[in-house]
Amino acid sequence: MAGHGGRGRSGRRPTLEEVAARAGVGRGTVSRVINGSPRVSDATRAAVEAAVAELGYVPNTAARALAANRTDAIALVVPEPERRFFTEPYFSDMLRGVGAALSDTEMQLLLIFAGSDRERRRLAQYLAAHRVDGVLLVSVHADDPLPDLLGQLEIPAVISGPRSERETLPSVDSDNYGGGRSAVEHLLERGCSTIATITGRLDVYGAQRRIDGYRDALLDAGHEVDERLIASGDFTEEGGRRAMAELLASCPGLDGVFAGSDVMAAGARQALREAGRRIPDDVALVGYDDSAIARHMDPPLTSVRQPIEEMGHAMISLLLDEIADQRPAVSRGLERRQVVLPTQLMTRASS
Amino acid sequence: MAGHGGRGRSGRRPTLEEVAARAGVGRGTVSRVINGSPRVSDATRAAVEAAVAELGYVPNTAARALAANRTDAIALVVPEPERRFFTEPYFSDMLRGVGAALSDTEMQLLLIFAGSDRERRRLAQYLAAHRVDGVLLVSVHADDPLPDLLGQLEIPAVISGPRSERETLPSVDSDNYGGGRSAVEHLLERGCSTIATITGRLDVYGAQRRIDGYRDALLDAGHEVDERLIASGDFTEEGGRRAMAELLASCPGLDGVFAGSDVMAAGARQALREAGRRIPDDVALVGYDDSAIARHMDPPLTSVRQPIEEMGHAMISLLLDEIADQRPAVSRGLERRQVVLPTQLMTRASS
DNA sequence: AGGTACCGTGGGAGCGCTCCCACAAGTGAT
DNA sequence: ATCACTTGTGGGAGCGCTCCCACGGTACCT
Repeated sequence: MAGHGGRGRSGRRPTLEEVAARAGVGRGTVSRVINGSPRVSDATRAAVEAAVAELGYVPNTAARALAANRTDAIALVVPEPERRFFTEPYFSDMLRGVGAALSDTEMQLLLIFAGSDRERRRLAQYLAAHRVDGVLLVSVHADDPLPDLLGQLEIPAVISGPRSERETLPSVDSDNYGGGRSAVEHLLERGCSTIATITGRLDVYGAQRRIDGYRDALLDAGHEVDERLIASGDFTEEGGRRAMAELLASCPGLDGVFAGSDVMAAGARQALREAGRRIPDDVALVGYDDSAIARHMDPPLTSVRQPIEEMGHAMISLLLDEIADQRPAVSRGLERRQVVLPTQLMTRASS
Repeated sequence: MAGHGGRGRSGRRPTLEEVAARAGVGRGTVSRVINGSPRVSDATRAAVEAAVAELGYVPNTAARALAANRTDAIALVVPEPERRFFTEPYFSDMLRGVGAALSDTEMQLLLIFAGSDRERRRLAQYLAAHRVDGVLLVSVHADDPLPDLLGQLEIPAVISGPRSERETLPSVDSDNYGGGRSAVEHLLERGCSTIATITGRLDVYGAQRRIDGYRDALLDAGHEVDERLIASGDFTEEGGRRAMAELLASCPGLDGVFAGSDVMAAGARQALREAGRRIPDDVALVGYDDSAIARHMDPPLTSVRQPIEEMGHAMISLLLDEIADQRPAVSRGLERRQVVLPTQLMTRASS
C-alpha cells in the first residue's frame, strides 16, 4: 500500500480537500455529501462515503461554524441558582426530555445556569458572542430581562412556561389551570370539604394558573373560596412546610391540600406529621409534577403529571422551527406558537 | 456624530478589522490586546480598548477556534446514566466545584453523559471532532475504555478518582483510605465494639480504599476483621437498605456502621428503622461525602467530608496544565500528577 | 437542427481570526 | 559611528469549511 494515511495515525486530521482528492471529486461535492444534499448522483455519493470512511474524516466544527455562521448548538438556560436545579426534579426531568428530543439531531445541548449576577453577566457575554443558535428558557419570572436581551440580539428562543397570558415568545407549557382543577376535583370527589392550597412563587405565571384552577373547581362545585386557605410557598420543601404549618394554625379543620409542587407537598407532609395528622385519613394531599419524590414518598403522593418528555420535544421542535425561519424573512403568519399540553392526575395513597 | 455604527444596531457584528480601523492600528495589534499579550504599549492598548467598547466588539469564537486550533471548552464527562447524576449528590457537588474553579477562566464547561451505548457513541464522535480541549472524567470504572480512547485521540484528560494505584492519567482524589479509617476510629472511640461497613461498588478503586481504611483501623485497634461485617452496596439508597438488612440478619449484635456514601447511609437508616434499631443509641452510623443528605437526615448524619470544591479546583488546574503542556513536546518529567486531598470527619448526632 | 431547461459538478471567494515574519525605531555596547 | 539587540507594530498567509457562480452534459421541446 502506498501511503499510510489511515485514521489510526493521529496528529493531523483529514480535511474535506483530502477526502475530495481521495474520492476523485471536487471539494464542493464532498461538502454536499456530508450535508446530505440531494443534488449528488448515487455513484458519487458512494465514492465519497467510502473515502470518508477510509480516512476517518470528521468535519471540523469550527470551520463549519465560521463559514456557515451557525453553531449547531442550543442552550438550556436556567435562571436559577444551581442548587435549585438539582433540588427541583422539574429541571432534571426537563433536561432529560430535551436531551431525548435532541438525540436524533446533530445539535448540541449546553446547560447554562444564570442564578447569580456573575453568571448572568457571563451569559450575556456568551449570547453576545452568538455561541448558540437558539435558547431554551426554563422557569422565567415575570420581570426577568433575559427575554428582552434575547430579542435585541435576535437569538431565537422558546420559553418553557409563558410569563403571562400575553407571552410574546413561542412557549410550551402544561395545562396548569386544568391540572390544578383536576387535583381539587379529585379531592372533592374523595369527600374533602375544606381544601387548602399551597402555591408556588406568585411571579410564576403557571403557579397563578394552578390557583385559578383551584378556585374554579371549588366555585363550580358550589363551594366558596376562603382566601385563608391559600398559602404561598416558594417551590421549596421548607416553604411547603412553613405554609402548611400556617394553614394548620389558621384553619385547623382542613381535610385536603393541593400543593403546587411535589417538593412543597413533601414539606407539607412533614408539617402534617409534626402536627399529628395522618395522610390521607385526616388530611388528603395532592402534589404537582409527579416527580420521583411523589412515587417514593410515604405514603406515595397523588400528583398531577406533566408530560415533560413531550414538552421537551415540543420545545425543541418550536426552537428548531424558529432557527430555520430566521433566515428567510418571510411573513411568518401569526400561527400560534404557544403549545399547551394536557396533564394527568396520578392517583396514589395520599388521597 | 458621523456614522451610527454602535453596538445597538444588530445585524452584522463588528470584526477585528473594524476595531483596528477605528483604533487606527493594525489587525495584529488588536488581536494582541484582546489576548492580553504584554507586547503592546499602554497608549495603543488604551486606544484599542476604547474602540472595542465603542463598537461593542465581541470576538468570534468560531474564527478563533479555527485559526488557533483550540476551542476554549472542556467537557465534564459522566459515564453514568443521567438519573444517577441527579440522584448522587457527589456529582452535583463536583459540577459545582468545577464550575467555580472555571468561573475566572474563559473556558467553557460542557456536561456530557455517557451512560448508554448510544450516548457513548455520540461522545466518541464528539471527541473525534476535537470539540473540546480537554476532558474531566468523573467516576470511571476499572474497565472503562474511555481513557484509552482519549489517549488515542491525544486529548488531555484528568480523572476524578484513579482507577487503581497504577493510574496513568493525572488524577485527583480525596484520601479514601484515611477517610474510611477516621470514620471507623471515630466509631471505636464512641465505644462501638462490632462495626460493619457497607461498601460502594467494588470496581471503584476509591470504594476499595475505604474498605482498606476500615480494615486497618480495626486491626490497629486490636480487633479482628470479620468478613461477614463487610456488605457490598452499589452506591444507591436501595443498595444501602438491602446491605443493612443483610448485615442485621447475619450479625444482629452490631452496634456501628460505616457506610461508603451518604446515600447508602440513608438506605441503611431505613433498614435500621424497620428493624426497630435506634440511631445512635442502638447502632451508630457514619456516612461518606457529607452531602446535603447528611445534614438533613434525621438524626443528622456523621459523615466524612471530601473537599469537593478544592478537588474541582485541582482538577481544573491539572487539566489546564495538561492542555498548555500539550504543545511543546518538552520532556515533562514524571512529576506526580496525582493529587490526593485530605478528608475531614463531620461529627453529628448519628454517632 | 437549434433552443431551453435542468442536473451534477468543480472550484473561487470569503467567513474572522491567529500566527509569524518583516520592519522601523529605540537602546546600549563597542 | 557601527553593530547587535530589543520593542512595538503592520499585514500576508492560511486555518477548513460553505456558498454560489459557472460550466459541460443530457433531455426534452419546438
